[in-house]
Amino acid sequence: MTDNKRAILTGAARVIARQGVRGLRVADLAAEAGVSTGLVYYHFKDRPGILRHALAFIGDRADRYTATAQGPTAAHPPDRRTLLEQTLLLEFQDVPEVRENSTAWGELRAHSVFDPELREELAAAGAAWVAEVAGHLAALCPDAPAGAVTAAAERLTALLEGLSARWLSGLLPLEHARGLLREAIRVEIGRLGSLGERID
Amino acid sequence: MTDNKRAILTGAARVIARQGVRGLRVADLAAEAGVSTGLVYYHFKDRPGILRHALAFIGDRADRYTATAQGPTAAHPPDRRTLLEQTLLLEFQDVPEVRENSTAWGELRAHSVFDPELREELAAAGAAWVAEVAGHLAALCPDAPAGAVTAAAERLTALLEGLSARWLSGLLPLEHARGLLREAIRVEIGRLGSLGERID
DNA sequence: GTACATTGACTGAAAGTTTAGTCAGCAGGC
DNA sequence: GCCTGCTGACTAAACTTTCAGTCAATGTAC
Repeated sequence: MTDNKRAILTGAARVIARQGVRGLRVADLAAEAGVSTGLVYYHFKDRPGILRHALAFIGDRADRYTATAQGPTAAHPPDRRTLLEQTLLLEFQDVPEVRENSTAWGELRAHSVFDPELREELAAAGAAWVAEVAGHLAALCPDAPAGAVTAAAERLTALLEGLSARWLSGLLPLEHARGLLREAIRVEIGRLGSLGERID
Repeated sequence: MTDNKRAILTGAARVIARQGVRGLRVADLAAEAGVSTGLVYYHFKDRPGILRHALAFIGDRADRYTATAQGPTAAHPPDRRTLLEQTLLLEFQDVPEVRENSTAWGELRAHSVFDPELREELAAAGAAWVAEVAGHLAALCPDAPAGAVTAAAERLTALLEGLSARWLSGLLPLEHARGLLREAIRVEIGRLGSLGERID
């Protein structure tokens, strides 16, 4: 991949984060990437092609920065609870790259209501994420029934999306969003724990 | 308000639900409402004006159909818990008008990330809604601290928005979404109850 | 009760603007 | 000489916005 092609993709993420999927103008994108409009078409054929590739690119990037949670940075092995919190809270960082990625991803999610083409990619990513969270929860509450664990994971991820939308549109301060989510994790773990006890 | 003005607003809700905010073409809207494009500008000045009024209209409509929960239909007074559940679950109905309203509202919410003009109205509606839910919760758990009640209300409404987005894009079946939300209500009430006890 | 003036809702075509997509051609490595 | 990467002016279509003017209703002076 040439430097310019990569520049177009990172530019696409930036423009989508700034103006939304439908607000993405090919001329803006070219300007953002510092190339001509012609080059955009040379590499990506047409507008839907740009969007498709941008999606994959943004998804990859999100995987990469959430993966750093388990990275070799931790000197002593982090406990499961911290791992779970990080997996979820990493979405709430006021770092330009993360915020940009979150915004673009949220926009794609919202856009998928009107564009069936996007749903497949989105559904797969969403399911994988629920499974990851459910994995952490199951490890923390080994006695809780599997159904309840999955439901808790679905609630936590859906809550995260709802909070993220409010944060990104400035309706909810970042720290408040993080606090609400942390509390929700505590509440859900508490509930799973009590379910486990009852089953004993 | 003239019939045609109202027709334009209901048409706007329908077109936004079908094509999204950015997919709304003034010509489409005029056709949907059965009027000329000129009339749209006569009543609403410009495209942003259409969106602003449509948002208010859709918000009002949502208030109206969630308000029926407390209506005179109930022979014996419904308990607070049922009232709370209905307030939240009424958003999840597969009735065309409700679905259309939810879709359009969700779209405007998502769009507000990129359009500061829409945020004020949205913030007010969101705050009122959190307050309503908090009111029900406070009545159910009179001993819980006010801060915890508000936080629970914020979580429940944010969760609802997250679940709603998934439902509307076909990623989550309606009944599943309802079940998850009902459970979340139970969990949050349980937590508020235990907080009340500790304070005694 | 009828001629005249005024107003608000409304139309449709035309003007103006924005946007996706094309194309002829340049530069440089092989 | 030819392939790949690249340019930017250009076109056609899509879209928003304006505007001159129609029409029905309402008032009002005689």
